[in-house]
Amino acid sequence: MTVNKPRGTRDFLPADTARRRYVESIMRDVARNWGYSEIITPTFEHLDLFTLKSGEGIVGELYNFTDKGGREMTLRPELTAPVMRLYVNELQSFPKPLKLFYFENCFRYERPQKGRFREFWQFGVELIGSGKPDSDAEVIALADSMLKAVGVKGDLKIGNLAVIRTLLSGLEPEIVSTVMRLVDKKEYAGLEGLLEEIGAEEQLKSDLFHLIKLEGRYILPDVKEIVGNLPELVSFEKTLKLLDAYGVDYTLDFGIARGLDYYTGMVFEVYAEGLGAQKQVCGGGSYQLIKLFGGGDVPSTGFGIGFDRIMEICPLTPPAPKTLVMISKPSVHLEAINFANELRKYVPVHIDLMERNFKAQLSYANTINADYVVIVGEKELEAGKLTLRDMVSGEQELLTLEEIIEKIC
RNA sequence: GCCGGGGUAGGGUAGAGGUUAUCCUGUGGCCCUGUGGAGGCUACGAUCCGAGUUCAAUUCUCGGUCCCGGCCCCA
Repeated sequence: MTVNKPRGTRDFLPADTARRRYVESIMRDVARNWGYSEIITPTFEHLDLFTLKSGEGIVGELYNFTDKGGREMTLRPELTAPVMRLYVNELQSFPKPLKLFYFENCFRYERPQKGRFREFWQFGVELIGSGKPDSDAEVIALADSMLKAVGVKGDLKIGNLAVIRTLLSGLEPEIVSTVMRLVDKKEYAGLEGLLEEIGAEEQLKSDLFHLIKLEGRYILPDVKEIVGNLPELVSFEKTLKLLDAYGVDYTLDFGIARGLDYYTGMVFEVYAEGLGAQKQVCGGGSYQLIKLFGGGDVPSTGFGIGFDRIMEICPLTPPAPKTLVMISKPSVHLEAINFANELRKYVPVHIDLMERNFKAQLSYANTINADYVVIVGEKELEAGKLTLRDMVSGEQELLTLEEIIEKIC
């Protein structure tokens, strides 16, 4: 009997893995160069951590389980809550702002489709301790810079929830979240119907539709006309000026709702083409979550990047290291191992493990597309040298080990 | 949870209610014990699972499962 991998999981073959590791390393480098430090949190957490943040409703989407001590646990479905928990547990008295990033796998019990798996990888950044325009701008600029670094082009949309929240402040909380959902999905017909149903004022209706249909880079004056010059808009405007300084290209969209209630002000999303229905590659904003987990009233800003979606559209290929195959006669196999050890300080070296004859070893080097073959034989050993064969040109020459290292490195 | 399309060797495929299920590729070995890519020989290797219809099912029907895409959801 054969056992298959669980639904929604993937095996990554050597070429896939090399590519993922390569792109991953670029993203890590960008984050580090912006002064962010990587952290690792547990693969599973107490179930409460996530129900606290997202409500009991998410349990249906979790890989949760009861452990042998009767504790309710779950594989992590995301990393913002774990990072907040870590902050509250360990980092509250560290100097602010705290700039953290993570790159881990997450698990959700959902129906797989294009760009959506049950085990998936998330890259993310959390900037904790500052609610200033500069930190909002930096986080957006970092996301933008990171996507550019891996060759992903997308539409960056920035909004601010204060605007629509102000507009809807007279409505019941449940109505507000339904309205926000419809706005986020741009279901204008459904929105119209709902507003009709609840008997919303004409002014509200026209303001709301006016607001969510505004599009583009310079719509702030129109927004101010609708909701007035809110204090949030003053600092939002600063954020946008900073983004111009960073050279970030964006459009404003005050219809972004980002699903959850804990986002307080600035929110942003990045969409890329070529991904089917799941085309959001990045989402983030500023939020107040720490209090929820027992910490103080600390403002934070962060974003998450769906790494698997990035890999779908990322055009980069990792540089291939030169590979070398050591070929020997049985009589000098032990010497060959010695030379291989030396060469392995510089390049990847393969050596025969199947007791193949000379010709088959060479043929193997050819099938794995080796760049070079180093031949160890009696003739070579007598001369105190080795034969280096260039598998592309077919040329070969008798060289010392040092000369070979010189030549191929 | 719902909807649509699929499932034949490791990868790609052909076929067909019937006895030994194609072909390409791959991998191992040999031709060939110091020189690869070609060629020849050889070995390995598949009808997703279960039930039903039938003398006979890989083929038809139903159910399951898995894959792909979409809905819901998207922290």
